[in-house]
Amino acid sequence: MQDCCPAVLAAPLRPGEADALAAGFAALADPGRLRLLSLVAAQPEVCACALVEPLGKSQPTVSHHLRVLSEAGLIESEKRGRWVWYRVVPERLDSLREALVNPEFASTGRRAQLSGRRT
Amino acid sequence: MQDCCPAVLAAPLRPGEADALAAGFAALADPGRLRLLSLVAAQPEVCACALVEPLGKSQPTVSHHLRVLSEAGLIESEKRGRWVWYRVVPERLDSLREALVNPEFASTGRRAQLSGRRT
DNA sequence: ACCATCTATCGAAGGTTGTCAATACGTTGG
DNA sequence: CCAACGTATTGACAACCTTCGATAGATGGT
Repeated sequence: MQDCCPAVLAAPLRPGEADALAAGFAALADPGRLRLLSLVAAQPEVCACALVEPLGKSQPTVSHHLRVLSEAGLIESEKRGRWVWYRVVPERLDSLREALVNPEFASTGRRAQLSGRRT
Repeated sequence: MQDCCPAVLAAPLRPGEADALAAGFAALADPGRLRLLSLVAAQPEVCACALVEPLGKSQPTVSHHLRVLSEAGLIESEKRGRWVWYRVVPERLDSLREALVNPEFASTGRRAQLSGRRT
């Protein structure tokens, strides 16, 4: 089947790691959730009550998205009295960011250049 | 409505930017696609024929995922004779990675104002 | 005890996504 | 020109996601 090339090495990213990473990126794959995360990240911590109005979504929707971000490990919450405060977990953001460094190209510097997109 | 805190500033991340970023992260939100991307990133360029077997999915499925990655700007393709070669677009990976830096979070150069810590 | 407030959960509707078999399209070799 | 091959598209289906109204649970003030 491969007459074209000498066979690619076994997948550098194993299925297990791919699952974990994909779960993280999935949490970032919604515009509302990104804006929510940016609102939380803009301050040391933010009350949930201050997130509904700027997002322009219903309160249950905001609550749902906060839960998704929380289960992805991107934010954490603390209930204080009547309100719930959220803050980012920087380590989790870092781990996802580092997964996006290009392993091979960064060091080799080899770059093929082409402008065309697929059609 | 907000008795808890003096109102958070307007969303640091605008809906338009959030849409663009979310589209990028959505392309990374699937384990198979991440492994595909890692296979492509591991070499200067890779023939599509060398991607079907290591992924363990059908050929149409692999083709579909390559298209998603391509439309997200993460990879680009070039047809050479009978085969199609894929390579990563490092700039796109960089742009997504930089969106994950914590305090700024894709801001427009606004410095992080580390206000007094609340307890 | 009662009520107002803040947050989470439930249930449902509508849209999107991942996957494959079947098939179409383009290229190479004979 | 025809057959073989690599890749993309189509059509279909199940699973999942986003969103909201209604509602439940918890907390604090009166």
